[in-house]
Amino acid sequence: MKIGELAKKSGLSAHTLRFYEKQGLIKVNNRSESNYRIYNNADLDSAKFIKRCRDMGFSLEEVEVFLSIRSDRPAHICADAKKITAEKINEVEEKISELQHILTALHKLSDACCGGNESAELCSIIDALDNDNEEV
Amino acid sequence: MKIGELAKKSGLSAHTLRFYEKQGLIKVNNRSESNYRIYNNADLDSAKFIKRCRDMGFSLEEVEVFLSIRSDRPAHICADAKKITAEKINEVEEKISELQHILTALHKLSDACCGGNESAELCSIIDALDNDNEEV
DNA sequence: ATTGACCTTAGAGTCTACTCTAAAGTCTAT
DNA sequence: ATAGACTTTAGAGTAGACTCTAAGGTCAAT
Repeated sequence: MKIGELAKKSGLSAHTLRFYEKQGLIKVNNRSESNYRIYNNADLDSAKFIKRCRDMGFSLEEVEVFLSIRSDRPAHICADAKKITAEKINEVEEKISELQHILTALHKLSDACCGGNESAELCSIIDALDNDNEEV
Repeated sequence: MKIGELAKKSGLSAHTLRFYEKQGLIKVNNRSESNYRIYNNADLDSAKFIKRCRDMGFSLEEVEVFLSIRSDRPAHICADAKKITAEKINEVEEKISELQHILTALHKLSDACCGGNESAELCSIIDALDNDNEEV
């Protein structure tokens, strides 16, 4: 299949597929006579694999490691894959916790404000943002 | 005070303060004879205000709106400030929910894997990432 | 007078992951 | 033959928010 079909089937754009190739994540083994990239089902599986990794929040760098494990499993151990996953879990948990702090602070801001058509002269959102005591 | 002191007191770097100035968020009214920026306590309050907005997750564009409300409160209504806050709350809630989906998927990945020194030949993390049935 | 810490500017570089452009070549259907 | 859809490349542009650089000027203390 050509790049357009791979794009459609993998959920990545043709641009992105070429970009991943330039980054070394994807190798293209076949070219047509007219120099078009020709992919097979294994390539589609790889593209989907990358997409799934990205959807799970892994960076391209992390995807690269997964790909290298995937391409030569006996040369790697489970701990390799689990380590990246555990680190990502920590990362995501931290991010969530940070966002929850922010959310709490935002709710405090919002709840204090009438939100009406009154002049903002006494607006407690601006007051709170201006006030040292209302830290995040 | 000069920019270094403002930086220290506001928690922003001198670079960042100059950057905010270039972006139009901060105005400098005073210069020393040697062309150094000279700030007063009101400037410090403004810098802290901006920092607090940033810490709450507001973009520079949103901070600009808050600053304009703050600089002329009678010209604005509470609804102006509350609207931005409500939108940010939605944004943060959505982001949290997205991250929680990812987290669940990551835990599923991780839990299935032994994580030991066994060869990755049967590694269920790689398997799962390779498998259509394990969508995020 | 010299050191070292601070300040100035315009402008370039960083990060991540794309996303797009231009100019050209190819393929398929009518 | 011609349109229209697809592909090729190198390279530039995008987002947001900084962050840094170079080359120079200023200031306080020794």
